[in-house]
Amino acid sequence: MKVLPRSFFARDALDVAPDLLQKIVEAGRCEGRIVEVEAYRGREDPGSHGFRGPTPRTEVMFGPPGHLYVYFTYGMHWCANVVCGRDGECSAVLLRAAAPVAGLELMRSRRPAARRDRDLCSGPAKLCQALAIDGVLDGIDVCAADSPVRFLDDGVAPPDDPGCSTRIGLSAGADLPWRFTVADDPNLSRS
DNA sequence: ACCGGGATGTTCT
DNA sequence: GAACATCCCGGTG
Repeated sequence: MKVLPRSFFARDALDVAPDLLQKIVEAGRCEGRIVEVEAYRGREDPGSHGFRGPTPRTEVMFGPPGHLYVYFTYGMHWCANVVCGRDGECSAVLLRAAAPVAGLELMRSRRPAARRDRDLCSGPAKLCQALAIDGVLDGIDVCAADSPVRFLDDGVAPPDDPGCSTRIGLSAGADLPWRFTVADDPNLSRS
């Protein structure tokens, strides 16, 4: 189990996203295996929060890679991205779903609405709720050894042929096929 | 199974 | 004032 280095994230989000599949995300004393992500590329991507340039909310996305961009949406949900690319660019990968791996009792207590374990992390806001990720963690460096959110490689390779489809929940940029999945995994946000 | 609507508040126009 | 990278619940079939 080694922490993914900054060089892993210092690439185009479209390259990082599929490589992140099957990696472990660790936070809130729980672990999940990433099975669904989406790539966002700021200035050329109408679906990105950074499309119209930096704002107080999105400034982290324009900073150096390996930091967490956490945003609040629909009045009640948190969603988490990892910033990719180079400092000054705007690219990130949204964590959309994971397979629960460790700390399942804690996840269940944080997600009382989940009827089955496959519902614990099967969506970007569910994942954050299960792993206790919220705005307090916005901007943290996930490459630091003592980071409260870490990405780990335990030797499981990403899929040779990941699922690829359009991103979910967007109006602008909805046509771009920048969603990547572990095909047919039961923990996906949808098929 | 599928679908429709409500919750709830920050952000940007 | 509208939009929002969502989720949950209660309806119907």
